[in-house]
Amino acid sequence: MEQSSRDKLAWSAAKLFQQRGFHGVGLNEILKLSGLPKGSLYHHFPNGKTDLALEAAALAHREMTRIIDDAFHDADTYQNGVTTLFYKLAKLFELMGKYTGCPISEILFVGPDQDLFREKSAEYFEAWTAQIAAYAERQGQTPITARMNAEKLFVTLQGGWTLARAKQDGDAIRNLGRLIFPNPDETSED
Amino acid sequence: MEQSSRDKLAWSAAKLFQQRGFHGVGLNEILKLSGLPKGSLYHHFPNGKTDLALEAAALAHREMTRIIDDAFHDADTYQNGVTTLFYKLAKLFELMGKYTGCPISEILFVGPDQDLFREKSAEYFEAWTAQIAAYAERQGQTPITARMNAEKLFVTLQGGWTLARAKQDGDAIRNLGRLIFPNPDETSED
DNA sequence: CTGACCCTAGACCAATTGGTCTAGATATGT
DNA sequence: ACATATCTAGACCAATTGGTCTAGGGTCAG
Repeated sequence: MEQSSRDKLAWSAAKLFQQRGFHGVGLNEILKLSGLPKGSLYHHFPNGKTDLALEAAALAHREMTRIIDDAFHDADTYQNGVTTLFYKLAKLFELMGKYTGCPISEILFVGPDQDLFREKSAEYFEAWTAQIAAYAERQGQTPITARMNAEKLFVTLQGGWTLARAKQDGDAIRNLGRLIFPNPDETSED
Repeated sequence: MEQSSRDKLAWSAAKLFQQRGFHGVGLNEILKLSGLPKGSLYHHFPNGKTDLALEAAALAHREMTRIIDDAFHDADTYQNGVTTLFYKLAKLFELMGKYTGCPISEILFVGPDQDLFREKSAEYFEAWTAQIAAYAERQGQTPITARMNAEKLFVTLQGGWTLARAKQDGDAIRNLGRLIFPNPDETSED
């Protein structure tokens, strides 16, 4: 399967941005990883680094959407889908070398055009949450409960990924199930 | 109250790093905000930007520790402490202009010395979790439950802050209580 | 007043940054 | 075969980066 120059650039950028953030990666490094010259970059992305970052984020968003679908499509219960999602993402985290952050925040929170970038991040996050909520509803939850569970899952995932990064341990993501579906005999007291 | 040059530098650095990450801020900008010349920076922080980042992170860590203490010290129940903590942090988030991220991850995940920096972040995160767990135990929870609840709180907070940043809305943090202590009549089903 | 020390001040530097531009290779349509 | 459009290639540029270095101001003790 042939990957176009444009894809190579976006993919390389996404990978590096996830490791060290938008400002932590220079164009030369992206170029080196992709094996393409600067001319190609500015041909495919006339607005340079900014365009590239937006495309890299869009790419990561599509990938995440796909993973969520994969996890929930065949799940027979909501809890089952969530657990599968945790395992898939833990694996992805490990595969990427354990140094990567959430692609969206790494790229979009610190970018040059704060407002445009930040709005995009909100849009992507909302899309994920809505997608998860839809699956929760399909399992018989009321819209309100579904939405709440989806938000809970999103927040947990985001925090869990950060923790995994700090600890360099994908299990931090796998174990999130324990937190989100507490074992009855170790529930929270006050 | 007089603030030393060293403090001014660390504080300025912390503020800016939290907004745009380690690589997103140049020394000149930090210098401008602090009102000090480059000579002072390299006098107080011989290793330059790296030292400065470590000090800024340590500063943020101490601040967070203090906030946690404030929230839980007078709380009569664990749930109460958690809610107070959410409100305090939501307010802090709003006060800082809604563009800031978790100080620790913004500074330490993308820094130059990946391993040293990342270990520090794990250390700080662990300290917060242990601190919260201690308060949970003080409210009568078993060590295991306390630890689990502390981890749950940490993860939720980290994810919630990210969400708040994307949405530019401190309420995302205040509402975390709804997720962590679900209302009995809207609990998760499957 | 003098010398020592701590700190401020900013000129200066090599390296890198994101970005531009032109020349040419490659492919496509006729 | 030729003309046209697409894309590659990389030299080049101004601006900025983190970092170094020297000169001097401020404040002590003697």
